[in-house]
Amino acid sequence: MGPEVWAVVRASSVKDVAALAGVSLGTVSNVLNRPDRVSPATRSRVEDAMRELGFVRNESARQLRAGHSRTLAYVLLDARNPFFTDVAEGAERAAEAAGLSLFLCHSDNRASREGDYLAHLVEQRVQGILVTPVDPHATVLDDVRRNGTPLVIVDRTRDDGAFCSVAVDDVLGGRLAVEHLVERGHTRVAFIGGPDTIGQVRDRLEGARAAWADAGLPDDQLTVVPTDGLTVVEGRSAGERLMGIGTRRRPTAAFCANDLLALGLLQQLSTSGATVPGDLAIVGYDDIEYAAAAAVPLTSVRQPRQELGRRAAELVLDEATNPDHVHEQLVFTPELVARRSTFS
Amino acid sequence: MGPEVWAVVRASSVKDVAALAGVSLGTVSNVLNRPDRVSPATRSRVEDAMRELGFVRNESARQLRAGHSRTLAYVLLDARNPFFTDVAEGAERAAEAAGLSLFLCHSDNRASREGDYLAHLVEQRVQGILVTPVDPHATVLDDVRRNGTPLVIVDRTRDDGAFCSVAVDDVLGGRLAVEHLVERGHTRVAFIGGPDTIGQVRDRLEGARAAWADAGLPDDQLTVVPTDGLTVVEGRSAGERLMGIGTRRRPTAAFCANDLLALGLLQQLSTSGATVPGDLAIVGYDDIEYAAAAAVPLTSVRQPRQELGRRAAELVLDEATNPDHVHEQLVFTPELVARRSTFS
DNA sequence: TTGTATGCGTTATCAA
DNA sequence: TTGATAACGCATACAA
Repeated sequence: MGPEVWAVVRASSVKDVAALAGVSLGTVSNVLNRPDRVSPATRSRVEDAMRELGFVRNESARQLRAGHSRTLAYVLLDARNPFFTDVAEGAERAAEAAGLSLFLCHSDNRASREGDYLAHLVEQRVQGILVTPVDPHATVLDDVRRNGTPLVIVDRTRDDGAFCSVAVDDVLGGRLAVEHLVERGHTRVAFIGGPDTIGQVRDRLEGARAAWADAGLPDDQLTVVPTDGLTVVEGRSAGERLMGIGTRRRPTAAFCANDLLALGLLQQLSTSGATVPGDLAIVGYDDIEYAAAAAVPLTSVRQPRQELGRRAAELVLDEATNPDHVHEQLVFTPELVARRSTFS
Repeated sequence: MGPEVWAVVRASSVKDVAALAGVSLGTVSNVLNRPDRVSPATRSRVEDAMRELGFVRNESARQLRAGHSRTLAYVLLDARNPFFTDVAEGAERAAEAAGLSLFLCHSDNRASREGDYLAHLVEQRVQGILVTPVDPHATVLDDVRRNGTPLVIVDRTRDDGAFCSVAVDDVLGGRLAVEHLVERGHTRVAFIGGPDTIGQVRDRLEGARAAWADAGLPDDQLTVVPTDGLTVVEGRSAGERLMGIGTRRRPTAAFCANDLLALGLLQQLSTSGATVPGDLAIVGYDDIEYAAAAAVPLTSVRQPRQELGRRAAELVLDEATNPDHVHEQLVFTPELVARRSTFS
């Protein structure tokens, strides 16, 4: 009979370890949590027993007793959008630094799934939740708060100050994009984005319009091309509609509400033989990795994505551990990164 | 004094609910778990108390008592690669169907982070773990098994049959790609991919070589262009090297080990003014959404990504619940999707 | 330095 | 139909 041929019937507990090592249960616990308080001899005896049994601490029991968990979670809208995975990466690093694990939950833009995840996380009593919600005003968020789980809203805001949040000044971002296009001499510009239930989309358009008005350009030369979402496919479809406009009235530049739209638009244009920026200049938003690496490198509005995630994690930890915590709404400043898609 | 102005001091427990409703603790538990065994009158009284206190079941305690959790986890290599998020989506749906939650853990290709997550998940006693490991032969995986947590390897395989796994026949995939290029008349082809520590890369190259040999073409006309990873950036760099070869000896087609490489290559070519497929035909691998939507739609080898995730989740659940479970190594068949990048 | 005892919140068994 | 009680595995206060 070789070693370890028996099946695992039940995971071993501190009790099993104590029995095998010939010590008490409390001593095993001390080896685990305050190894300094136990003599080297017994400690190694206990550690041998742990190894032999393949002992793994039961986190449920630990958490029940300790009263707090060692995990954070980020509930995100779209795992395929590099913007969110970059935010997640920033949060992940902050969590790692604090000795916590970060679990990602993909709501896929569906309120029901978001609600299920939130409920589960509250039941799990995680240390804190980061969430980019489908709707920042939905009451599910208040329910989480009511149950005492710290929650930070990421990349969205709420006017009532009920939560910490981290976001970027999207009105300013929209302004930067359009100011850039105006400087480049464009007098007919399209704004591509939607649906306008998304606050970001509204804000970026608002900033765009403000810059447009400031430049003294007429309202009807800023065309809005609505989309049903912020995806590559929607960008291609918007491109078709845009190129359907007669050349005389067609905008000479487009400001897209995010980079995925811009990439879709870019692809549609090169399929139909149009050139960028010759036939159409393009400004995107988010400055995702693919923006710089696109066939025509994309001018884009950069957001400090990792920073967003990092600060969100820090805020949620502060809320979890600091009794004097007060909610903060952080607003970061975006930055325009000019590339070939707006330079002929 | 308005309602709910008091701070949350401690989440309420069944005990609190019982006290407020004027019933025993066991009755509250019955309302939670076997509502039929309690009279409508007391049930609604208990439910009112729950609402008033904002009671939420403590999952740690539930799990400690019940002995099993309600969560699955998928530890993935690269959250930015749509391949993995599609696999995750398939797993998510299977989990949802089984009434479980799926947590995503991003190892970011780092063995240490993978190990941390795995250890944490085992401590949490999750129902099962799906993992696309940095190294399928690493002993961390065996440690998980030893501790009794079901584990399924995704998109990788191990020869020893110690785990369930779901994967795609990559040798066949490589063969399909090169057979296609040979049919299109190419006699100088580049294989772009690396590092060859990745089993996939080796397999796809092996299939490519087999097809090449079967076609009776000379070894030295299948050039290997090694890369340090499977990313867009690496694809661009490979493109530069490829275009540095004199036109007389330069391959007329490239088979990339994944679509991100192919997209990077495509971008590099259009930057340098080369045309696809005129100057270089391209075949990618994975058929991610962006492949079809690229500036030149990409011929690619499609893998059943969601199916992979779905079956992996089913296998891990079988291992978790079926005492007669036997390990299975599922191998799916890839399929070539021909698009413009190989048709002039 | 080590052992003993208690309780975290829940579920389930059993008795009333 | 409802109530009392034990147990899950662990960490800690306290006693030895």
